[in-house]
Amino acid sequence: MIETLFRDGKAFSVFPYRVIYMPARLTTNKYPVQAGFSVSSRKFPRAVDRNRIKRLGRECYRLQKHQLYEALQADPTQLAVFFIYTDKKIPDFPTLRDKFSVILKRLVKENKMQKSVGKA
RNA sequence: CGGUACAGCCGUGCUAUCGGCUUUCCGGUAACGGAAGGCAGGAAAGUCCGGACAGCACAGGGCAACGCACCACCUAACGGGUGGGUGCUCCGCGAAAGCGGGGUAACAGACAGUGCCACAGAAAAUAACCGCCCCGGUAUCCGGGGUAAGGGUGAAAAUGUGGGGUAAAAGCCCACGGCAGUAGCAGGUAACUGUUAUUGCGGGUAAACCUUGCGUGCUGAAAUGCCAUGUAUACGGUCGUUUGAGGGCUGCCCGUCCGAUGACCGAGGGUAGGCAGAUACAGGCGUUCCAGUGAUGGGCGCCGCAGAUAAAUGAUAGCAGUUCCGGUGCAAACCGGGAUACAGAAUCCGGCUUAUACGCUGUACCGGGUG
RNA sequence: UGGCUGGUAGCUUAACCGGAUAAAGCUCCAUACUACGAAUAUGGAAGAUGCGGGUUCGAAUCCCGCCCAGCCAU
Repeated sequence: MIETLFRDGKAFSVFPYRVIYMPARLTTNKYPVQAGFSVSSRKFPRAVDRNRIKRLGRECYRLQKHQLYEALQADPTQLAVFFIYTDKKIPDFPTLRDKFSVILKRLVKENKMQKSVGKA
């Protein structure tokens, strides 16, 4: 699943994240989206820092994912998304929360455009 | 009392809202839902040692390689720990001898052998440059010989002091010492210490090769066992079938065992999911119990305490705790602001090493105050 | 998870079974040549053994512990 996502998925960047996504058939019907998070060990050699960034990212996504769910409620296809952290500094919670708001709006928009192109 | 350094201990708590992983039980064909419980460290780190465990059909022997190195004990084991011995060093007492205490040491062998010791110096290891002494000669000098007392060089120069002795000298001889070997006696489990006799005295380096003693079979949880899915018992080449290719996860040799629908190479096809291993044991906590100087062992009581696999153990807010700075106040205290480390399990244990804010304890040094 | 290499001036390399001042090229600066540069020639300067400890008379070299960089197996 992750391999095909990285090979065939569409991508865009909103600092400090690079987002890879694609429509997919997931292993469960319970949720419309599955998401993954990663942090480079080259940029953050200590495991504590990587854990901190991943936890913050997951938390920001969790608090705002309802936007994405509502947007996807209309059509039956599911979505696989991957978030790669690209900054070299450890973020703080409020700014990262705002960034995720932007990212999720962009994701909804990109997905719609992809749909309309596919139909056309 | 304060500061600095080192060693050891400790290494935050509560509430609210929203989550995550996991164990057991209940419901459900299942997906999943509900209830109860648990959820990161002293170093989880570095991966420097030692084991457990697993595989290699776990005969065996030799060489090589690697590791360790005062002694005894602890331990599953160790290169770890405890206690002791010796050397070095520091402190205290003392006139000194010495006694007491602390720290520290890769602490077997240089009397098995080989190598190396720059520069300087006559000479760096079976030492004659100057000097001293003797003899000979063509005699202010040259040649031969003796001599390690004196000189200077160097990191290091041939056992110290005194006496005898001699041409001059020398452990050449003697006395008292120093160091080392051997043997005896006494103490000690031992290292070793004391003492007597005797032999000897030409340095350092083994974190140079090496010698001696002891130890180590190799591999490493991505090990290994099983289940599921799927393909190609096809193609080309080499070797071989009891006269043995090749292999048995050890570098070599011997030996031994396996071995024919075989082994290896090339090119290609398929799979790359799951379960076990894997969390109940060298387990944790407590103990004014017992043995021991101690490491540690035994007894007793209580507890069940992470188990993931693109990898959970969290996020936000508030309050409290500790501490620093500023202000108010006689003080207690209050108000405002800041700081709160190092760091994240990955098969599991025992050590070692390294990183660590605040606080506590101890030791050393420095400074100040009081008596 | 296991294993293996390496760390020397700003850069690229020497000196690696110990020997004193750590060498060379490129670089840099000045002068000459030129209208000005480049090139060339001459002269000159600065600068390094990753860090801490040990062995030794003496350590870049030997040993131990850290730090950093890179590689391999799967």
